[in-house]
Amino acid sequence: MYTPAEVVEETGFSLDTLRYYEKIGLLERIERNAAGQRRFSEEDVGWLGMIRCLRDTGMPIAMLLRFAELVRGGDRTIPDRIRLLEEHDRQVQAQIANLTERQDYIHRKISYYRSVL
Amino acid sequence: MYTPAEVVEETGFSLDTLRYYEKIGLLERIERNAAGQRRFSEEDVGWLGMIRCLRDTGMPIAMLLRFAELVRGGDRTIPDRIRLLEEHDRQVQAQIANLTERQDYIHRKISYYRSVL
DNA sequence: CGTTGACCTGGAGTGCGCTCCAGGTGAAAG
DNA sequence: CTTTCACCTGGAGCGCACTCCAGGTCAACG
Repeated sequence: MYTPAEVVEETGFSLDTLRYYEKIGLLERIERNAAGQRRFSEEDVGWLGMIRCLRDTGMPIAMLLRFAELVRGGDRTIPDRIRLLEEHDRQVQAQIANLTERQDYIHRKISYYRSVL
Repeated sequence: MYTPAEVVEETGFSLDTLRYYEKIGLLERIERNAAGQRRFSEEDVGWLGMIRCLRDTGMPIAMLLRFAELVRGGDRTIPDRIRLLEEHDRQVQAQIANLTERQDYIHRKISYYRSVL
């Protein structure tokens, strides 16, 4: 069991963000101690790692919510999860391709600037 | 000289975005015809291409404004422009590296899901 | 036991980057 | 000439993803 502060440390999400994610249903109702304070399970932290990965690759919250529902839906949703991740993977691939192309333009611009110095 | 509609077509920015960019000073006061309608020069369109590139690689508007000021500052600002673009290039590189790493995680997740089917 | 500090809730506020709207003027096609 | 359409302005509104705040409750350390 992890305290909120530990999870903040571990995942890099702010405490407010963790609460927000719980509020919108991205995290399932987190366990509480007697005083009502959150205690995150190993599994919660793992799921937050997945969220971190998908958010950092630009997946919108709305799609994460769909993914979360699939995960809650049990093993029979695994084909759908694969489809969702593959779709996202294509997005990521496109982002990388786009960045690489644009970077080329930037490099050419820098070269040009160097050439006129 | 390009009409607003032509520039929209050419650059992919919406008309509202073009007006917004002019308002905040990212585009210098665009020329007008007798009726007060914008007529964009070749140079404006070229500059919009640069903006497209930098925006699409995640440069915030605030940094674009700094870059725009340098461009207006004339040739003596070229070393500063190079520095700014190099800094941005590092950001882009970091984004690509990050995406590539995260993509790996996604691939492993997909493989895992496939393995339990 | 007291004090400090982590944590709680509901709800308002923020920053970014547009996007939309109302109400109007001039351009351009038939 | 008329009608339609592109364009104009200033300003309000929006969507996303948080982030902050007030006002409070418990925990944990010395």
